[in-house]
Amino acid sequence: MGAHVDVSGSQRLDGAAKQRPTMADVAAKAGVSRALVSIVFRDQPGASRETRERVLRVADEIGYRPDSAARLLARGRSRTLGVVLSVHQTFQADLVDSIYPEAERLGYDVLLSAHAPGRAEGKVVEALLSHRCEALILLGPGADPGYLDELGRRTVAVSVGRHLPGVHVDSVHTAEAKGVRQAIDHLVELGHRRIAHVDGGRGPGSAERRRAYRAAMRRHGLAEEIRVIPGAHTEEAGIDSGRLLVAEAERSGRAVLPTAVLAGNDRCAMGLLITFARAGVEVPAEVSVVGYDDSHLSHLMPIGLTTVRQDAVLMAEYAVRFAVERLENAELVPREAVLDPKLVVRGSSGVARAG
Amino acid sequence: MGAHVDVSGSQRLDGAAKQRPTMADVAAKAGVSRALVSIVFRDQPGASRETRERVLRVADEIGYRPDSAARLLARGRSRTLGVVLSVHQTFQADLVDSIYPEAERLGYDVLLSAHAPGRAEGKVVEALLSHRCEALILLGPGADPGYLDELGRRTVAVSVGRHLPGVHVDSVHTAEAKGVRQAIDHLVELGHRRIAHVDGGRGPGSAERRRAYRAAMRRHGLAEEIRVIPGAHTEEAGIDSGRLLVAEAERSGRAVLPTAVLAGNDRCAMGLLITFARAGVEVPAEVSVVGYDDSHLSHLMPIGLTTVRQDAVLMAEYAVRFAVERLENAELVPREAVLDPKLVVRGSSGVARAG
DNA sequence: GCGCTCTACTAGCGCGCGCTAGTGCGAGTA
DNA sequence: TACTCGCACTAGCGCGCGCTAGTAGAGCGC
Repeated sequence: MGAHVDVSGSQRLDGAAKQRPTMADVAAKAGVSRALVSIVFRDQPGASRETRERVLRVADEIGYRPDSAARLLARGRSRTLGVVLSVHQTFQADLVDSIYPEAERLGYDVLLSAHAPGRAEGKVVEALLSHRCEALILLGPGADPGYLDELGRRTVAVSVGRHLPGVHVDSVHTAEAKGVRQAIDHLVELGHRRIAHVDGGRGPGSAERRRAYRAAMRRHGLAEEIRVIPGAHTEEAGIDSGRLLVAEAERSGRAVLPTAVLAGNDRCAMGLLITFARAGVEVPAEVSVVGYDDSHLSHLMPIGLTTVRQDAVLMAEYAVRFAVERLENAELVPREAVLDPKLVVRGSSGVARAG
Repeated sequence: MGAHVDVSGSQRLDGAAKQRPTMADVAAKAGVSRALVSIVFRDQPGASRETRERVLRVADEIGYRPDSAARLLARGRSRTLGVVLSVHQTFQADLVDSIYPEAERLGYDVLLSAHAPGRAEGKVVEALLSHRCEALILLGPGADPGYLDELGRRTVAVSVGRHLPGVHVDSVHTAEAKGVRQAIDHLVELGHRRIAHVDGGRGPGSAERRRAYRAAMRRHGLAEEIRVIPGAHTEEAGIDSGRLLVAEAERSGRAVLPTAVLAGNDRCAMGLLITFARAGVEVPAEVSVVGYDDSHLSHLMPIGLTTVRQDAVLMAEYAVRFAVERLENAELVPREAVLDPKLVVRGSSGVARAG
């Protein structure tokens, strides 16, 4: 894959370094003191109407914009929230969409930082903290509780989607047990008994969902049918699990296939659907598939994904509010918001096949 | 959707505000001057081995971490790159993954900011600039060229995935025409003639791809068959276009269906696959579908998506390097890197159906 | 005239750090 | 002894801004 690099268009730059204008520049040009410019930009009383306008006009002319580094250094507060996410998690993207407006409403700025392969959560957190984020919103944090506890004591931190009992962070998550129970109830009503669960490994909420799955199965007298397939919150994991199941069916006959699979999240469910489609296993005629999250993808999937809905908007609002309230009242203690999930039935679940 | 908010766990905080420790604190505790602590943390010569270790140990003990706000204020440079992205574009997520390591290699920090509904690109850019990002990497910028030109003159900006002739920004994109031509050649070889194109609307690269599609069709003597369906770079757009085509086929018979569709990008192709699957239109037996990007999803799709691969790693590397080189040599003029795309044939394209 | 208040504005310190220009001090020459 | 030289370390200014404590001047009552 070659590349041709082309020096096209534009002329060379004016040799001078592009010096960013400062308040002093504005003040000089407007013929006032720097302090007055500061007053104008902070929208505080103490400047006449005309001076205010003149200052703003001059600032605009010379392209001045406030330097938030200096600003926050001076006032000691950055009013900035740091969000740690994985760019590939679609549900987290949904969360981010809703974090911005709520933060803005409360007068806070938002910076994102992603963990990627080779970029562990700890590094991401350090990056945000060193940029003076006052609080961290961790979307599906994967780090170990000990670290998170320490982090939560050092700064204000909110965990979204992962319940961390005894850890000194705010937490916003859904009542996983309820969601899973709804899903299993739904499947049982449709006549399913052999219901497998592809779990989310160490992903956020996975432990709770796994536990809830086992409990729900037992509650229906299906303890014998419990089967947890180790997975992850990725399409790949769904594909792998799907292949595993298909391979078993090919060896020992389709009767061994579970009649339903509860995936760890929507991405994993997607992977299952993909594999089943490839293998000619019909969903939901032969196997029902249920996801978790209701990320914006789930209603797009070929047959519509039956899934447990987590309300991204509400979760984002709680997360931001928890962070801001803790910042503005240091007396507060970490809190926990547990939201009710809701099963959304679409096309990927149907009555159990015979056998 | 109710929520129960719970004040659980932990004790109330130590009333005192969590004062962030500073260099002075470290210096005092280590019994040296602040300047020496600075030297140690900048890893500069001028401190003995043992002092260095002692300072670092003390810093760790009291939980000191450098304040990048103050740091960049003092040194005048932030060594921070700002990345503007849309969290929902999977290909951009791929790019982000590769931007981090390259930036780190060159000693730069990265901050992300996303445009979301109600958060226009201009605001996102201002946010990053006010956080003292020295350069901006715009992933698939949608703003108008005039604005981008002005932006590019005010600061260092790199556009990724969108070609902006005459605009004062660096640019990294693929040779769209080549990619589209490969795709069309491939389809024509398979016997397709009625090849439609669902375009990407105002999305990055769309105009070029649209133009290239028309040119390639004409080159094959298929001018009569040219059909551009207005779309966007989203699953929704693919779904809508798919519905449109299916509806036509239902009205006027399947013969009117194009035998192949070139989508604006992978997400759009995904939408098409979804709709075709729902409508019982078999891919590739009845319709071939070709995507664009080769985002990490495309090899996951039910049948594997034939798509035009853009090398995310290489694009990210060019973007970062362009930005950094312009920063470190103000004499440089914006450049352009045009990468070769490559058709990846998977299961979604096959020989044209008869008729 | 005096004191008072109110508005419009300014002087200048400090935020946490980078960095230049030093200072002191022991080892190595002449 | 005097004199570099180099190492380990320090003093102190300045980055761009917020913010407190002012000042100057106009208006007003007595």
